[in-house]
Amino acid sequence: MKNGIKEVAKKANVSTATVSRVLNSSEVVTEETKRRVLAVIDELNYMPHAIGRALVTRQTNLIGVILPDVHSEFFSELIRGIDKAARQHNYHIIVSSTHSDKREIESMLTVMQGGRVDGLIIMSPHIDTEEVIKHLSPLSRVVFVNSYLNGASFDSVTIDNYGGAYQMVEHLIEHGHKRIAILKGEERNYDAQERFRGYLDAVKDNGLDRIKNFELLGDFTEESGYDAMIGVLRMKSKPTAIFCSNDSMALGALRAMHEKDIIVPGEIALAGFDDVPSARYVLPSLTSVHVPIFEMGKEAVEHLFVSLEGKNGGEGKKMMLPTLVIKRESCGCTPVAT
Amino acid sequence: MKNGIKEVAKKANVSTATVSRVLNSSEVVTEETKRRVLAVIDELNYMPHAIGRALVTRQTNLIGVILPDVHSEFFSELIRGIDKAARQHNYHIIVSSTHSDKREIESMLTVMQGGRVDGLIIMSPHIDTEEVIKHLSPLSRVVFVNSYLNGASFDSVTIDNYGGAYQMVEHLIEHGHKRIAILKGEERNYDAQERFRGYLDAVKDNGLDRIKNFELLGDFTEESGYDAMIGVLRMKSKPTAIFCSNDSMALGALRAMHEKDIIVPGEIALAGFDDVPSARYVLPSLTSVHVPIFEMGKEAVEHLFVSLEGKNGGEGKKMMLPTLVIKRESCGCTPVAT
DNA sequence: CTGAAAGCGCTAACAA
DNA sequence: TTGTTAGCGCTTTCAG
Repeated sequence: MKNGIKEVAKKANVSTATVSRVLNSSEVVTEETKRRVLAVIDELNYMPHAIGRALVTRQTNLIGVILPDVHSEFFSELIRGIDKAARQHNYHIIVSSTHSDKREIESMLTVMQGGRVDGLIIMSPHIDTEEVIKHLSPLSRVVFVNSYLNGASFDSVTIDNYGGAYQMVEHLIEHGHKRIAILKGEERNYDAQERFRGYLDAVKDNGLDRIKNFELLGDFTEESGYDAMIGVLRMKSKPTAIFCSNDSMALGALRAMHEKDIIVPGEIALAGFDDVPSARYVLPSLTSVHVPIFEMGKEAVEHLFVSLEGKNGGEGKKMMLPTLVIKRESCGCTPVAT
Repeated sequence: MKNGIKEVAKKANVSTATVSRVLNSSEVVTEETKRRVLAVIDELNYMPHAIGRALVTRQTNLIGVILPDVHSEFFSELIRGIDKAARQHNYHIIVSSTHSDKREIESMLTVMQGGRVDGLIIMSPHIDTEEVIKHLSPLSRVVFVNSYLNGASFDSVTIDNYGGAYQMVEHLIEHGHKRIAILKGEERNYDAQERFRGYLDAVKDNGLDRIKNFELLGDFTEESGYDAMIGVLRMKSKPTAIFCSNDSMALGALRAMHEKDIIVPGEIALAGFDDVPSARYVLPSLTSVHVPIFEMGKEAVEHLFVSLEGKNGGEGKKMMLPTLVIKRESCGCTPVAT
């Protein structure tokens, strides 16, 4: 037994147009007919067919989200931020967690086109985004999130990776450290680049020497942090503080130091980036840079809706969300609990 | 300048029907015309309008995913598993991370209906799922994931919470522990219940006394683990081992023990559940139960597609994925690295 | 093998 | 205030 707008119309003795008007709460319908229609809708348990509607209104109430392979905390927070804001506008989200692979992103882009979504939120932290951008010229309803845009004229929301790193390194310097190492992330990763840039400038601006030996390469995993730290501990002249470009690497580094009986922060101080939930529960608790991921997702959606409502021409409004240094035990601010 | 199937048809000197045939790789089209049409499609950069197509085929190639507020690791792994499998079938996913709130889930259900999605994957680990179930009678294309179904006739995929807990507790017993405490999760959470049940049975089956004092209540957060552990450490006669219902609580408990100078596992052994990435990097590394979340997502999708292809009547096929005890330092298996 | 035409379920002019 | 009608972009009989 079918159950469309026609059935409702017939049973309520009105035309489908009127049912439609009731559905879209048009003001012109009589209270009387409206009540009658609503009664039938309720009785038949009718629910408008989203696809039929979308075809004519040219609006799907769906926004697409294309993400690379980010760490779980980032992923879930971002999705939740996006979803929450989207729901507030009565939208749903289609997510695709593609790999960072350029070709995959491109294929997602085309697939998501074709009227499937009203807008797109893309995160593409790998440096080869430029290629991708070309492929989405026709669809101006896009907001980039934490991506390398290289001046391209798209709306974007990012977090202040540079500033967070800068402040954190400066904080380490305030503790008296002069030999500060950094555990970098992958070269082609935008976050990693920015955080490294912040480190570099903080070191320079504070008159410290840049020590190339102290610029270690990692890949944002615990394992790479562990491995890099083992290397550091073999150096004849060690750093007195380590700034890790993310918390995962910091955890790995911490483990390595524990195993080698290095006292943190006594012998070597440590700081991370991201402020993951477990940061405050390891020992010593991890000083880190808090990153407003949820808010970034939320803001991305709000930007998108400005475009969707045509208030702007999508002429590339940029927004940068502040990061915040969270001082705990591993940098030496708080005595280590015991 | 528009760019629909009509434009392609005109430019290729065929009817829209033929273009459609080419698009759907119908066998009947001549090689010659097919090439001509494809050329025009390419030239015009044409991409079929998904909504128009969905309206007639009654198929959206979208599956809805409704999740509660789970921890980030679980969330991202599950989504990735689902997304990966869905992509393989050329589907996309609409995700909604509602609260565990019953009413919210219901509203999501109705919203996702209406032709928007071809099927639904729902996770509803709170015990009041039964109510929810009633509201989705018309839509048989549903697979539940890690949910409390109470015998309801839906397809479902779960992980072996019970078995994992049972084996872990038994492992602790093998280490000689006779006084094993458990940090439970929320009462109404299905995972928490099953893990508790596993604990209880393992204790009983091995002839140990059930000590009600040792059954502590938490809520799966680090904080609750910390707080509960502080309580434990105040007991006059303490347990010699703690089984935490998840790793977050185990991390909190570990921190509490460190602060109070309790040696783990020397004085008190510790085990968690979930095997989050950082489990192997804390000190001592955390013995935990590995949970195949990605696979669960993947399996859920495969089950769904069996239903979608009408091979079964959705008569409630259940699948349970095995969990695996990962032995590390915190239970006493491996000497603590140092 | 190809084309004409009839919709899929809904909304939006335009009339009445 | 309500109904009639013409599509939205595509697929799919049914003829040819």
